[in-house]
Amino acid sequence: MTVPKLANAEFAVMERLWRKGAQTARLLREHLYPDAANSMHGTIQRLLQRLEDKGFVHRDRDRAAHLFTPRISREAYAAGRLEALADQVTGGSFVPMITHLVAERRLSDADMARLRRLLEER
Amino acid sequence: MTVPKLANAEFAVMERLWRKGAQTARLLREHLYPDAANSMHGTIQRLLQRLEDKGFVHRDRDRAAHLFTPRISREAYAAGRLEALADQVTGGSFVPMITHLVAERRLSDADMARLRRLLEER
DNA sequence: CGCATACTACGACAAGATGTCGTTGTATCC
DNA sequence: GGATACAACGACATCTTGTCGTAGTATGCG
Repeated sequence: MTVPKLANAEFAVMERLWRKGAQTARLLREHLYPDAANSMHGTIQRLLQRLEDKGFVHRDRDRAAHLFTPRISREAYAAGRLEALADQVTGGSFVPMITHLVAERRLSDADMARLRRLLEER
Repeated sequence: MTVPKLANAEFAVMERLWRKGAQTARLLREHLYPDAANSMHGTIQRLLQRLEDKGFVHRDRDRAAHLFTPRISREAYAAGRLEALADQVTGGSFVPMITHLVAERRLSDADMARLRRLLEER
């Protein structure tokens, strides 16, 4: 699995990092656990540690309070998970599932138009 | 979550049902656990029960040995999971992740061509 | 009928992942 | 130098998942 799956709490952290860019553990905690029990500091630290281990965030140790930056973009994560899904379910091809989405009209006209343009470009 | 995620062993069962159509628990066991400890009967039963609960299979009780049929196609599952992924990560749109795949050249020429045709058709 | 065989139903449990919390050590600031 | 904030990490409760055992029920065959 090239891009590992993010667990819920981990995803919430990444979500924040994707929106805001670099953040300290404190800033993350204040947003994710607004009614902050102080213990949540440890929780955030743990989550960030695991995210670092999995290669999802970069830890900048220059300052006392480390700065965490996403190492993988939201789009890259989404694309990576989509690849993993395709590998497991449809033998690596995206066509069957997109076909199904189109047939079931789950794709908005706007999305269809954008995809058409995207594919024609090259 | 419209289409729940399949756990590994559950997926293996669905995989078999997708390939072979209706199957009894016994047939499934013989294929999935060829070096069959007899206890695996219970395992399969449990998995099938959970799959039935989640709505993935239909159980035909007409015969003594129930017949299990997939209630959702492989493509529908793939598409459903893709939707769930898009909902979580990219606000419901598929464009950003496909864009990323194209930019990173993760889409084969053949797939690109097929998608182009698919989108032009309507 | 009465037993053996095969199957279903389901509780229970071990292992692993995940979210949370407490403790200890270290840096920073006044 | 003591208070404050933070990093590091072990520990644990919970949930999911895969497995297994047992008990009940249907079926077939003498």
